[in-house]
Amino acid sequence: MHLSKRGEYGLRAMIMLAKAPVDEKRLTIGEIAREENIPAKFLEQILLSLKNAGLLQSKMGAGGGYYLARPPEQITLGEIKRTLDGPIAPIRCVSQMAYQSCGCPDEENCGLRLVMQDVRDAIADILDNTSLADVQARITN
Amino acid sequence: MHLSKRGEYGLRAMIMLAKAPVDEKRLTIGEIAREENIPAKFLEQILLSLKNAGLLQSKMGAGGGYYLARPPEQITLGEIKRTLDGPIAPIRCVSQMAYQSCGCPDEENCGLRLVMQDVRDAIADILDNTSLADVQARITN
DNA sequence: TTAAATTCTAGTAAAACAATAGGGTTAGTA
DNA sequence: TACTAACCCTATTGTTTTACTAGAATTTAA
Repeated sequence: MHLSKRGEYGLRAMIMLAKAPVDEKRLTIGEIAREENIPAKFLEQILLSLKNAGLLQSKMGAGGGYYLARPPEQITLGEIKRTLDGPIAPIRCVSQMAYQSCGCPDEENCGLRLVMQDVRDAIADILDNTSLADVQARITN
Repeated sequence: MHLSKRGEYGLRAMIMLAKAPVDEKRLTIGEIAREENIPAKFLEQILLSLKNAGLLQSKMGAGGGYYLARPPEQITLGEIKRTLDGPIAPIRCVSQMAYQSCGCPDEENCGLRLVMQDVRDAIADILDNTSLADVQARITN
């Protein structure tokens, strides 16, 4: 579960969007890039992916920008991470999204696989149960 | 916490060495490579790294081979994984082994960091508390 | 009409990954 | 003493992924 720059930047941007006051909830790429120290053209691609995944919405043209597609309580870090970095599982044979056999003779009794399944579940448990609102709550309290 | 081929092969080899009967505990690169379908020359490098990290011992020359440096109860998957794939943390700012600032203005109150810290701890908790003996126990029962 | 903004695709340099290659050293055995 | 089986060690190579960068097209507000 390495977090790439792509994933990191996307999560930071989403967290920033979640914390923006309701009346100015629409933020531009430039604003986010400046605040979070992210290369603007790179962030552009990332936000576009998040939009295509249905996590963001946007308004084009002057005065436009990005805003969350759903309230912060309903967007999890797991969704964001998967969108940007792909499956969460450490190895394909325990992936829910992108299962692929590892070629063991007997997968059911593969010790490595059983442990990696636990790891996957532990990570998914955190990421899929932490919403953008939960992230806010942890720092504002 | 992605598991690279290097990490996967190393873990499989260590698990195989842990399960070998005591009287024939010394296995050659060739034997392990054949049994686990691992390119032999790649495995060679991996076992050498594990040896240099103090997790394996070896005997050179004809009739030689590799064997665990400690009993299976005393070697954790965490040690093996770290040796072969480096730090377990998903992002450097929560790494115990290789900490590095991510450049936030206030790391203590960085929401992303707090969550990633939880993820790191969850992974490390599993890997550092699962020994090679524990892996055996899970499949032989 | 102009300027501010997103959209979309392509390209690229550097690093990481997954091997492969090959010569060197050690040790058992015929 | 050869010979052979095994580990030791370092370098190289091809592929893929990562982290950007570039630029042209489109939309919208003023």
